[in-house]
Amino acid sequence: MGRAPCCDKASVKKGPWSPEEDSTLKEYIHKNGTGGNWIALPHKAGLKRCGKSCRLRWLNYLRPNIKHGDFSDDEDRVICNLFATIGSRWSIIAAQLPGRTDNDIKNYWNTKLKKKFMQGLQHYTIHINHHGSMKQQKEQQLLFLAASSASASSSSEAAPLSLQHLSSTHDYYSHHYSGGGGGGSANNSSTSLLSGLLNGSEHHQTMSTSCLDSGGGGVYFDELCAAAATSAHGQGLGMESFVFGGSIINLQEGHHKALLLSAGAGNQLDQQYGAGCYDEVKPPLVSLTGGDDGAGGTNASSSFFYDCSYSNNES
DNA sequence: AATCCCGGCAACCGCGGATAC
DNA sequence: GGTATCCGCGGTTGCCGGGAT
Repeated sequence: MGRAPCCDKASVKKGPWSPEEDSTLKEYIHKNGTGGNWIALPHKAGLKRCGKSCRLRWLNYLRPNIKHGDFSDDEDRVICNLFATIGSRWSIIAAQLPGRTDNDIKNYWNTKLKKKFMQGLQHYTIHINHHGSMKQQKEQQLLFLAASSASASSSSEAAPLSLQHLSSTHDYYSHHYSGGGGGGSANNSSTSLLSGLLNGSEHHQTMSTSCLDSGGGGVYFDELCAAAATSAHGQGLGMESFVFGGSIINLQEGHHKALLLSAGAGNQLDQQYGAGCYDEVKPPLVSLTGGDDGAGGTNASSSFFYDCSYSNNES
């Protein structure tokens, strides 16, 4: 049995809302609230609209405290950071930006911020040195994915993107993203998008984001990476697992992923490894070159994600 | 001046989860 | 426990306005 339609499609109006409809809806909700039933609302309010349409109009446009207009750099950063972490969970991202709607953020990302974000990636490279079966070390230059605006600036306003928050929602993310199956699901996080961009294909792995650290120098790994980590916290972090848990999993496939967050005071990237100095450590080796963070360290107010994905192009 | 193209954005659609019965 | 209904979300569509040709 199919789902009953929420309204009579033939008798409801579609398309842009008129000012009259807006004021009717606004007045009705101000007087009566939504009544917890959007389906019934348009009839009660005297609108020839679908309940879903009313809800959308209210939430995205008419309700109080909606913020329209340009996004600030800080908002950019929050969006980039969260997108790199959780992907296109617009409602969650919107929850971090008071006054912004998920639709707004989604549109903004798709039309502007994504480009900005990708431009920022050009500023980063990773050098990967492989050992193991390959005796010769090979250096591969890779894109290092980072939030451009985030890396370009720091501001105390970044604080709301707290690691605490991300930690507290860890269960949610894990629940939704673990075991996702790399099958090209539209819901896969930025990982699939970015790896696709990098590799020119849809090939990607499961990215199960796991929060291991809620303190300064937070690090987010995929879970297998976590299992191999000697410590979730910066100083004791196992190099291999820190660098690319994904590489442990998939080294033979030459396709790896990791999600790193260097944040807060005490950036282990810098403290533990220094800028671009991993050569004394066993493979897989990674050096970060360029970029604000790998070279210069972070401070308490510049938290951002590196969501990195790379291919092993050994031939 | 007319047409085309493209980006931005509002709105729609369909699905999955939650809830009520 | 099963079914119907509602809600909310994310992806997509299509309109509109501005810039380019």
